[in-house]
Amino acid sequence: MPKKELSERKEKILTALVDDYIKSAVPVSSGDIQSKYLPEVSSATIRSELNALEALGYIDKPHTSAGRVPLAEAYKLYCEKAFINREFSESDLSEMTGRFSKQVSDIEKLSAEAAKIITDSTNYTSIVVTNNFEDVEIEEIKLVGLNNGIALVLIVTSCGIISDKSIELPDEIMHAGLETASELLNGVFKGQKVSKLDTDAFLAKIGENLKGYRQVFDEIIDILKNYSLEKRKSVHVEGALRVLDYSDSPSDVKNFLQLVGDSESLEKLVSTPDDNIELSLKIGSDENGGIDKCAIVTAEYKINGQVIGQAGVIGPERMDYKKVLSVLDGIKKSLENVFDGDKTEE
Amino acid sequence: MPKKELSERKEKILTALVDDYIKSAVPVSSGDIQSKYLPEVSSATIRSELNALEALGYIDKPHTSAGRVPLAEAYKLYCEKAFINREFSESDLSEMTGRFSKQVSDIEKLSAEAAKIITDSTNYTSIVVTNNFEDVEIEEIKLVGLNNGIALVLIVTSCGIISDKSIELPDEIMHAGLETASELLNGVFKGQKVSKLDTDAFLAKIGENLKGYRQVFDEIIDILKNYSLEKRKSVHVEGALRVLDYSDSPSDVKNFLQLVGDSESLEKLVSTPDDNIELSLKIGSDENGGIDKCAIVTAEYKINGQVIGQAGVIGPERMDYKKVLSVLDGIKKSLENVFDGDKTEE
DNA sequence: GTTAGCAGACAAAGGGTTAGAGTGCTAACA
DNA sequence: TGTTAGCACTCTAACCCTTTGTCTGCTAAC
Repeated sequence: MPKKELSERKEKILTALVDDYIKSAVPVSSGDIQSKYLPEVSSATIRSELNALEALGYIDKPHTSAGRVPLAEAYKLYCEKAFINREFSESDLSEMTGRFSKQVSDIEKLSAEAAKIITDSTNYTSIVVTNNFEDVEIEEIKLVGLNNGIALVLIVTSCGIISDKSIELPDEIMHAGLETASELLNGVFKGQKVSKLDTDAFLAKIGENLKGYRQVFDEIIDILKNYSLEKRKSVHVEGALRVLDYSDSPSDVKNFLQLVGDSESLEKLVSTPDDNIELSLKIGSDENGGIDKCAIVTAEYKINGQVIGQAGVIGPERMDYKKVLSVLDGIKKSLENVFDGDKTEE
Repeated sequence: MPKKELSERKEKILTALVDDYIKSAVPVSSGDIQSKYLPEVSSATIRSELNALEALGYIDKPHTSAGRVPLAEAYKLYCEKAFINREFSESDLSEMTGRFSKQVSDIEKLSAEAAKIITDSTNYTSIVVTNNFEDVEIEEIKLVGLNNGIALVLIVTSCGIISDKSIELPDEIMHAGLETASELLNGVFKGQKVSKLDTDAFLAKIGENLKGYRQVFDEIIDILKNYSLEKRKSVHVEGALRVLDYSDSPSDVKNFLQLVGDSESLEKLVSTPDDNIELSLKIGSDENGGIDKCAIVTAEYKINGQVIGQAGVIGPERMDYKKVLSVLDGIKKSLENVFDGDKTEE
């Protein structure tokens, strides 16, 4: 919408307007701006500037004789400026890092804790999406016989143990013994990446003489595929009920809570940034989801250049962006600290 | 509050009043009752009866010139009568039973499904608490060696497999071999009830010569104790957001959702019936929890005389009790069908 | 380009009236 | 003694009207 750079005064007026609106939730008048932020010019001048800003699509007024309210475009500009001029207190940072370092081990716990910290600090609902590393490697496969020809399948991976699936054993394997079968399975699967299972190559490895194992292989491949599917993304939401602090409309609350309860939509929402910058801001709803009258601020987290996840805040359009930006930035720094700390320990 | 039996007419008037209020949500006047339910007497007569009912604590009026609204006592009486006169359609019952029988195996899934059915049928939030059987029996214990002297502990019980705990192996067991250790463990634990682990007796069984196993025994007993602890109760909630269909106050919604998100309070709420009857009704909040302006209807489910759980509905005070009672009753019958079916199969 | 001044628009709040729905009371009646 | 009709009284909700204050846009002057 905005075609060219705004004049310095327009920008100043716009920032003042957004600041004031975030604080007061009331349409901001030219007089307000003049008295609080720009006493050196008259309100009439500010009025004409506001007129221009309205024509540019930054602001709007609810009715003829009301003050102005910011539109999405205004919030975006406001955020960009706030992000550039962001400040961060060292003490906040060290407190965050402290909360993290207690549980450095587990990436799931780490993101749950990140979500808690974000919500505690901002008082908005937070969302943390983690891309779990896709190169899970199979370290060992074991079949453990239970009664009735059922065997528990144990798969030890670089990311943990899969131990909740069992299969029925075909006669052929029952006779040959589970030890043998386990060894054979290990021969095929050991060292493989879960994300790159080459079924055909496996079948070739089994060879003609072991066709009876086909069924077991298929079942194990199924287990692995499901595992990599469900492990790929995890979504943590914290403070969903914060919506009740700022929204009065039951239907809005319902929409919000439904969205926030649906990991899939959330993940889509958070991991499709509208820009390739460090920080993404989405206001209102569009084709990728979103929700009316709400804004979503998302930051992307990388370790060694690899994107490991996104963390974001979902709150009212008129949210305390400065706070939110500073917290998300702090989380980013903390995570880097934690992981650097981790590295040096090894 | 009510000291003696109500006259037949009073009871009829009270029932009419509750019926009407549930439908309309508007205070009910003497004229309404006369025209819709009791045309054979005048409104003045009804007025004097209402006066009496008010004195007895069954009803109240919001202000001098308003109709009457039911109080908790009125709802209770209404429910008792509705429960005695309940009807249930065979087709509904067979539909419910149908939904259950697909997943008869797992009690967890069963209660999750029960919660879904209740919410689907009533449009209120449902809560299902399951007392898992306490006499879980150990069928087999296996140690499966992983790398680094770690072993996965597999415990096959009558209720499923515990397979998510691992322990560090002491040298003694490493040398003796896992087969031997597993056999020994089975000798001690096989057939034992998880709820009645007699630690001393086990230690005696191990005997002096196997003192090195002590550590492993302790760890396994820990695992079993935790298991029986976390398995004892499970709480399923479905349709929490239904509260938004009938409540407009953000703070009420918040309280409701917070309660409903807290399994422990819920479980307490649902499993402390105020009466020893089949059905319990709790209106408003009291020392056992509860929530203002809400009612909780709970039914207790037994199999072979043993209480296996409670299912309930939590909704607005003026909820469709007839529907709710019939659904809870239907669930009870369905569960009996399912379990009887299960029995005859064995 | 900026400003002061002014007319016009509008929302929000307050007051007063009216209409309607209820009740309680009383007196008459069976 | 229980029931009923009639009536006075109460209270809410809706409506209209006015007032107040806040903003804007426009215009003319600087």
